[in-house]
Formats: sequence, structure tokens, C-alpha cells
Amino acid sequence: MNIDVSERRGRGRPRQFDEDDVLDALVQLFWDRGFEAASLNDIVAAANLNRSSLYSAFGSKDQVFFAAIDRYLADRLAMLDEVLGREGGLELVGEFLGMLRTRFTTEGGRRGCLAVNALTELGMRDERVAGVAQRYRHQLSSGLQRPLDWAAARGEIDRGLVEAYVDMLVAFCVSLAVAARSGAAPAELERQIDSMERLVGSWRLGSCRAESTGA
Amino acid sequence: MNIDVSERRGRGRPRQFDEDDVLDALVQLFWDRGFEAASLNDIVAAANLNRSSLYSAFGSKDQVFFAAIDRYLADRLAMLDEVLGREGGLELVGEFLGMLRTRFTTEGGRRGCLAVNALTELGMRDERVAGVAQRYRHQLSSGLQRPLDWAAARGEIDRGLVEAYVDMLVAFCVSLAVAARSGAAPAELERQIDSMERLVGSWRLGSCRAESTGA
DNA sequence: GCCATTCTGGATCGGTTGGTCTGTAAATGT
DNA sequence: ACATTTACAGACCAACCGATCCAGAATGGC
Repeated sequence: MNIDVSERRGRGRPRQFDEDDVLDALVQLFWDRGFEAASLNDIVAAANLNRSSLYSAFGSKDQVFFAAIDRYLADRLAMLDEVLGREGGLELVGEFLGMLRTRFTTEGGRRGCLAVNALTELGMRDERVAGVAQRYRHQLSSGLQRPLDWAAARGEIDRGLVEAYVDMLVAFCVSLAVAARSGAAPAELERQIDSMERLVGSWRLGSCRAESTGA
Repeated sequence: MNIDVSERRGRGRPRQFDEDDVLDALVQLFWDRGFEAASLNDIVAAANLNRSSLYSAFGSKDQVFFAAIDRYLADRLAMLDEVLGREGGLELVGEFLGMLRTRFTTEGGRRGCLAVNALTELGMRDERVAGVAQRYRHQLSSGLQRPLDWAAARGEIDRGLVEAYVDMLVAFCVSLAVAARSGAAPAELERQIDSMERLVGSWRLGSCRAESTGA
């Protein structure tokens, strides 16, 4: 049904811009300002494109936005696989939390997560965001479930709680993104990640949590 | 410095509206639409007020919004105290989760949480939201810490993990609000709350989680 | 009753919004 | 080289934005 964008379009003047480059720029814009606050002038300027070209390529502001969201989600998935794609157990979850740490405490972290921002801003107005939410959640939870299953299979953690652990980690990501965007101090974000790391450590079976019962 | 709104203003025609009633209505409006998408026409209509009266009472759209946020946070604090203000341990946390369940799965739950929505929408543009985030987090975490401390004092849970547990519960609230607003099915929200309940159950010391290790 | 003071209704402001339209430049297939 | 097909550039549009202003209605103090 869909025509492949990359295929030759027959005759006529070819595009003078790369759609993916444009989307990359627009991801940055929407990530900073959100949907409403990014005007078409902003969009055209960020894309270094003309209104007509933009509209003929995407159709409307809505569609531009969701195209950017798609690209963003694809990017996040790639980064996720880089960390969680390997074989491993709880240590992969630790690496994942480390990735969150650098992501949200270094420059640009204040923007939070484009998907989460879009969810809260447009969730009540556009049915398409429900799909975005599902994809976001599915990417994250399936990526996290693998190492937890692996750990459960080796008896390191409680198999019956894996689903809950996954949900918890996903919830943590969302909450951290919200906190970062709302201007929380880096130290506060670090503290929250420390909490999560401590919690993940407490999932280890066998110790009966004896080591963390201080004072 | 500030003049008490409730005191007599001397002569002149008195207000024909109650500021709190107006704010209640505006909370509903902003909760539904967010800040940007709520136009002044919407605001005036929802407040059943005209522009002049609104501006003379609040000053600007920004100030109207943050006044509504203040009122919202005060309301949430009251509801929170109703559940968590009593003496108790983990069972209070269970009641709290039950409250979340009814709140987000019944009518109006799709709106999520006004504060969370405001955080992601305005976090990068207005420094005041950092204060909102702090108040929101402080209300929630101090309310939740009390029953957890109580449980820790009786040896029911690991004292060294109370802070992490509190952070986790707050994160869960934020994430649940986002999920609700993004159009998650009620069953999915219920599933997430079930996960959290299972997790809270696993915090109980002594059992060494043996009972949940099924299959 | 009268004046001072305040609130109310609505017109109005300049600026911006998302979206369209027309003319022109550019590149293709033949 | 030509005709065709497409992308590009920017003017243009009605509608709406947040905000202001002013005339008139309503009330309390005297």
C-alpha cells in the first residue's frame, strides 16, 4: 500500500534534502519545545526547508510531528539494543541505569524524553499517541525483560517477580524523564538513579537482603 | 507584602465570583487541555467570567495557570493525607495503591495528573515549574515515607531501603499518570498497579520471597 | 442621594498561527 | 533540445492568539 520513499520517483526534479536529516533536526526542535510551542516558522527554520516543500513531503504539522516521533523511537531502540542486546543478567540492567545517568545528567538531559513529553501533551487529543505509548513501552520492557529472564533462569532473582521488575524499571525511566525536564538538579536525578540501583541490587536472591540492613 | 484576598476591599462593587470556584473550574480545564491548548476564550468560558475580571484578578494567563496548579496541589495533598495521614505500615501503602487504582481507571482518569502534565509541557520554558515539581515530589514522598518508616521500625521491611522504596513509589505514580493520559487501556493500568502491589508485598522481610517463587 | 470605587461586558489591538497558492527554477525521460 | 514533471521560494490568507482599553453598571461609604 505504501510507496517506498527511497525509491526513484520517476522523472521530475529530485529532492534537494534528505528526509532523515530533516527529521533529525525536527526531533531536536520538538524535543525542546514540544508540539504546540513549535510554530511552523520554527519548524521551517529548523528543517532549513520551505513551507511548501515541508507540506508536500509530510502533509501537515501533525504528520511532521509523528514522523519525528517515529524517528525518535527508532533511534532510542537502536541505543537500547546497544546496551541490552547482549547476553547477560542484572549487570546489563546496571549498565542500562548507567546509560540513563549519563543521558539525563549531561547536556541536553533537561529535555527529558520526546515520547513521554508527547504522551502528556497530546494524549487527550490525538489517538495516535496511544500507539506511540505502546511502542515506547514495548521497546523498553522487552529490552529489559531479556536480561531479567536470563537472571531468573540462573536463579539469581525471583522468577515470579520479573514482570513486576520490568514494569518498575519502565516506570522509573518515565519518571526520570519527567523529573529531568521539570528542572530537577542533577544531584537529585543521580540520587534517584542511586535508589533504583540499590533496589536492583536487592533483587538478588540468597542474600536475604542482609547486606543492606545498615545501622 | 501581599494583601489577603479574603479581606474586605473597602468600598466599590464587590466581586461577583468566588475565586476558589473559578480556580476549581480552571483546574479542570487545564487538566484536560494543558496550558497552551487552553485558549483565553476557553478559560473565560470555563471560569464563567469575562476577560477583564479574569485579568484584574490574576494578571496573565501564566499566573492563572500557576494559581490553578497551586490549588490542584493543595487538593491532592488533602486527599493524600486522608489515606496516609493515619498510623500504619505497609497496609497504608496498599490503600494508597488502591486509591490510585480507582483514580486512574474510573472516569476522568485519562487526564492523568495536572502537575505531571505541566511539568513536561512547561518544564523547559518556565522556572516556576521546578518549584511545582519539588512540591509535588515532597508531598508524595513525605506522605509515603511515614508508613514505610513505621514498617521499618517494626522490622517488617529493610530500613536501609526505605528511601529507595519511597522513590520507587513516587516514580510509579508519575509513570502511571503518564500512562493513563496517553490512552492506556484500563486493564493495562490495572496490570501495572498489580505489579506494584506484588512488589510492595515482596518488601516484607522474613519470608525471603520464598512464597512467590512459583514454577 | 451622591460620589468614589470597583467590577463587568465587549470591542479592539497588533502579532502570530497553521495552511494554501502561484509563479519559477531545476532535473528528468525521450 | 524539448516537453514534462517535480521541487522550491515566498507572498498571502482567514482565524485565532494573549492582552488592553473604555464605557457603563453596580455597590459601599458618607
